[in-house]
Amino acid sequence: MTSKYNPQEIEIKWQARWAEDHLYEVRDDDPRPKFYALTMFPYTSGDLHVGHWYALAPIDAYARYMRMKGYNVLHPIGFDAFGLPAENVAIKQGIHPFIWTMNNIDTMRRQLKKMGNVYDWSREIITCLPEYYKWTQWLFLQLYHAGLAYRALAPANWCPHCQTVLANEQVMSDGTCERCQTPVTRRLLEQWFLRIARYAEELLNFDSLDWPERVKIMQHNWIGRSEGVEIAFPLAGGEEPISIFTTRPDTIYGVTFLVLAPEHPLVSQVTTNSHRQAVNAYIEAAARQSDIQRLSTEREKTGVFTGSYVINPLNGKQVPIFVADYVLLSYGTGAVMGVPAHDSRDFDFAKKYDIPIPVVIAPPGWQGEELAAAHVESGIMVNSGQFNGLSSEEGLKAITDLMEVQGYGKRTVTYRLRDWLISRQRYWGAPIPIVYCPQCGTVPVPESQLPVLLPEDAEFRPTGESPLKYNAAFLNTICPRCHSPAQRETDTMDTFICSSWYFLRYVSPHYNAGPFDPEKLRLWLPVDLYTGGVEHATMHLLYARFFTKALRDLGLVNFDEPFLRLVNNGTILADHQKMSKSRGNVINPDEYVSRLGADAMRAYLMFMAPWEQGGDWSAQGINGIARWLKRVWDLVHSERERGHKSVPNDSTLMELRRLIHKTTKKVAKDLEAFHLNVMLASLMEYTNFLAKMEKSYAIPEPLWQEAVEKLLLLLAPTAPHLAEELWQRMGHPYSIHNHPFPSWNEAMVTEEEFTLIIQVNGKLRDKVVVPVTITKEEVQALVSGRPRIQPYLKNGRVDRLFYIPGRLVNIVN
RNA sequence: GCCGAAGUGGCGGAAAGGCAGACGCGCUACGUUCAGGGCGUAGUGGGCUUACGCCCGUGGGGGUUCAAAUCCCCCCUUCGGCACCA
Repeated sequence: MTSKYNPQEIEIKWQARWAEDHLYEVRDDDPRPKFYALTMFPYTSGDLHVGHWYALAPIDAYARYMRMKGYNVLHPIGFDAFGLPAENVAIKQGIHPFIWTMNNIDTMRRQLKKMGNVYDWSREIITCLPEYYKWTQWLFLQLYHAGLAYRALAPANWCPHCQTVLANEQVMSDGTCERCQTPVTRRLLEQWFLRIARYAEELLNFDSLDWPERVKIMQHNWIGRSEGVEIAFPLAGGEEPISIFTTRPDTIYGVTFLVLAPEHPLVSQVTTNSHRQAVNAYIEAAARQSDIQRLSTEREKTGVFTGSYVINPLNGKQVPIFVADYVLLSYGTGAVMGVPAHDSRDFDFAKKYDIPIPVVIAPPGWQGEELAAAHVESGIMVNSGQFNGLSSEEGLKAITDLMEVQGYGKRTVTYRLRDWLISRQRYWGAPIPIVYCPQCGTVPVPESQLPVLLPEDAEFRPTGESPLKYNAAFLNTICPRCHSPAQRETDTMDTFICSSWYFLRYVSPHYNAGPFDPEKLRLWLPVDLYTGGVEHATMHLLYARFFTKALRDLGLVNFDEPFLRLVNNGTILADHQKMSKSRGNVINPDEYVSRLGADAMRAYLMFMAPWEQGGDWSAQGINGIARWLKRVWDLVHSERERGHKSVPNDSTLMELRRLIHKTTKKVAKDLEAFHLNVMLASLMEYTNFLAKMEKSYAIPEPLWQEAVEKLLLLLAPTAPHLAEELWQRMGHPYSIHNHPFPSWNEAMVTEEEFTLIIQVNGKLRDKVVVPVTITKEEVQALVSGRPRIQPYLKNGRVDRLFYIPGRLVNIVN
């Protein structure tokens, strides 16, 4: 038996053994309570880098911990395998996306296995395989039949580089593509949408979720709920009124103009002939603007008069109608009332076009002077007829009530969230199972004909055009309804659809009567713990919540939320920068694994920083962990000679016993809270203490055995290979990973004695070890007698004394 | 502009309102028949002091408290989200 720690040797050995024994195979008929721990599955980029390890190792430790705690744990892994990079490789290098993806999966699977995670590989899923995407298509059809999927002509975000449209969530706030940072342009196209906006209100409810506050806030902001009033302004001399949306009906007496978005359908109707040329020119100019230009808040407001007027329904005044591109068609009604005195955008606009700026909400101390800037806060209403003197809050309610009674106003709620655009003009995705028939129109592919397979012989053109469009065998088909010649939809689905339900597939990965076995779904779902990067806050996480709710309404699932607890891991950096191939600063984990071991890698990634924060990779830092693991190894192999060691007294032994329990509790609590760096620090302290004890004392064998056993059990989730090896070497039966996690005795966690901190006026002056049972009176007597303290006491007296039991005493005089 | 998070040694970072700097990296000294990215012991916030010790110190400034890294107010910086959303 060698006594030198050789991580590579033992890691390979145990990985093989665990696989052979199916140690981590998950059984559905296990009677223990279930726990579903999930991490966001990786995209098949081809290389498992240190960022993957960072995301995957800690939740594996958590899953292992829950196994040891007696749960039947499902902690599966799979691959998010559709997506544009595969297609770009096809265009540039002529490698078929399927080949490239599957090769990458082989590599990644091999690399993943080196981590020693508890994955049950029989449950692996790959989203680009027909056995998976058949059900992606099937789910699309269910949504379609339920009216939750529809096709519409709409201006869409177009990425010229990716050659496809994007969902709003996939356009960054600077107007660039989420994947390639290319500025996004707009294109009017027939597109497929999912009605996520219908779920806006329910998606705002996070009551049952243990999620980071920041993710909830991001989703909340993204959904953008806004309560207001829709008001109909009758056209002067016209028939149809113009509807606007406002959150400030209390300012309606200050309306001096009305603005339509350039794309608003009524623009042409309200434009008078004498203004038509100018309006058309303006609309064309607006259309040419890129999103980035148009979204800039810095830009000067522009607009053009249409020649028509509307009547303010409250005071009967005529106000001019403008077209201006600071109003967006996609929000509210695409039209706003202009209240320059109380809205900064309207103020800018009115200044530019010399429109009056009447004050109707008086700022504090207002004397009737002109405003230098819009007063957007609340105030007392003036120049507002019968409503004068009310506060703007009261006025808002009173005016709204009046308008509702008189029938031209209606309370409404508006959301920023738009329907999810899921069409992608790309090959490497799940084809949308729709056929267009000259006779029947849009016809869903019957379920019996699923999957609609991607053609293998696709041609990848350097122009980036979708190969499906030019693949006659794919494109041309027969209408499922009337059997006349028809054409297939050539767009594929956003890959975020694949990831909106993958967590359901793991429960029955090869089930072929549906996307999932309903019984197994009931057993395992929802996911108890989900981890991944925060970058998916308003994409994947929002989509998956929507999917869950939609499937619930279809009767397919019986829960409201997919992920009960969410923990975000931070990003691992190199020299304060994101790792990327283009920067050339990617840390390759394989090198460290072969030199220091997967266990060291796992432990270091957990130790280097708070997991939720992320931080810089340090090639130096990992050595500290490797040293520690070696010390653990040496501790187990220590000779245990009794020779020249002293016999420990009872209190020394008690100290060790207490530390065992304290450390056990701390490790359990810290791991549960993902305070992994602190958890490992306490394990190191424990190791250091044991080493010191062992060196100086002849510790009774049973106690020593217990101390070391506990160390291995506490270490097992973090360093599974080392723990298994040492467990075996100590003579314990295989496997440590089936052994219960140690419990602790609360009475042993509390000390009998503690170091009382003695402060005078809040400053540390002395310390003394006292029993925990000491009373305040005893403390007072004790401290006044301390020679270090006496000089600080006036006439040897203590005026006031604060005693915090078990901690400190503060003397104030 | 709005919303949110965060600022602690040379570095990563610890601290239920109660000893600031746990644990680790790095560094220093000493020891070690240590060839192979060693190992052990001690030290390591700043200043003053021969010493016992004392003073200062958690981005800056106020405040609450017996006691503040922690709570409150103002400001600065960094990061993230949203941004003409009516």
